[in-house]
Amino acid sequence: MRIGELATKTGVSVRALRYYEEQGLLAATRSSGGQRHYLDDAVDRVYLIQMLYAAGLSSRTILDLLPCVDAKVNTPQSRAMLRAERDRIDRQITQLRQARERLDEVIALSESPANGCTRSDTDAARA
Amino acid sequence: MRIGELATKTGVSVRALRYYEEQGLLAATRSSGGQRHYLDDAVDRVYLIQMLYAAGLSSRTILDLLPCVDAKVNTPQSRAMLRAERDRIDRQITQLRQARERLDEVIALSESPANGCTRSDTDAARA
DNA sequence: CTCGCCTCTCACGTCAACGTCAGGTTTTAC
DNA sequence: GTAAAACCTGACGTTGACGTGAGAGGCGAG
Repeated sequence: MRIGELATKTGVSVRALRYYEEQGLLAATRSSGGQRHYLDDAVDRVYLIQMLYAAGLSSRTILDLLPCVDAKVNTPQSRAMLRAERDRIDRQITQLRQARERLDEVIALSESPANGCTRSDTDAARA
Repeated sequence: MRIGELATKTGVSVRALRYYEEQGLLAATRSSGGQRHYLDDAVDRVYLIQMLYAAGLSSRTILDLLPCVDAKVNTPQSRAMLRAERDRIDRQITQLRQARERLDEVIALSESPANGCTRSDTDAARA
């Protein structure tokens, strides 16, 4: 498939796909006219890349991790890297949970009837 | 206290503190010579700001939320905003957990004895 | 009073992951 | 064969949360 189709299938922009290739994250063959062609599994690869981006990893880190995910590389170093990133994500989740708890406290306070919240207020906000 | 002390106490740079003030997140009184002075509770305020930044909120969103946290504002709109941000954090946590699971799978594979991992490899990586 | 450190206000630099526009080529549909 | 749609390669723009000087002024110790 060509880049436009991959873009619509994955919901990622054409520009982003070209950027992924530039970063070495996504390979493509070229037609005689120079257009990129992708295999079907490129869709999953793009999803994976997006997932890792969403987890706060940088292009560089993803580039380092992908060979491990592809199971092409399996060294003590690569496993250490994998664990390091997993731990980083764990710490980030912990931070997010703390922020969430803090927000929940504020929400509980602001919604407690003792604090000026009327039934109609709540209902209006829900609408 | 002055800005340098607040910076060392919170671990945040002086530049960042000035930026927070510029964004309306952190108030300070001024000495006759124009220097910023902070009360002790500014430390907690900075921690809170940092927590919300870490949760992926923008300066603008934090600016909107702080009056709610201070319980100075309590409208249906403000409560809706609080819930919206909490839900956004929840979704982000979910995404992070998915990424973490994915990484865990890869780690499990790379560490399975069937995949070329020897005991010494693991021990070396742990050191 | 002066030395040294802290602080002040501009104001430009940075970095990542793209967005966007320009100008030209390839592919597809008819 | 031709027009439209999709694609190509640069290359500059964007955004947020600061970093990093430059040059000038404030402030406590001796």
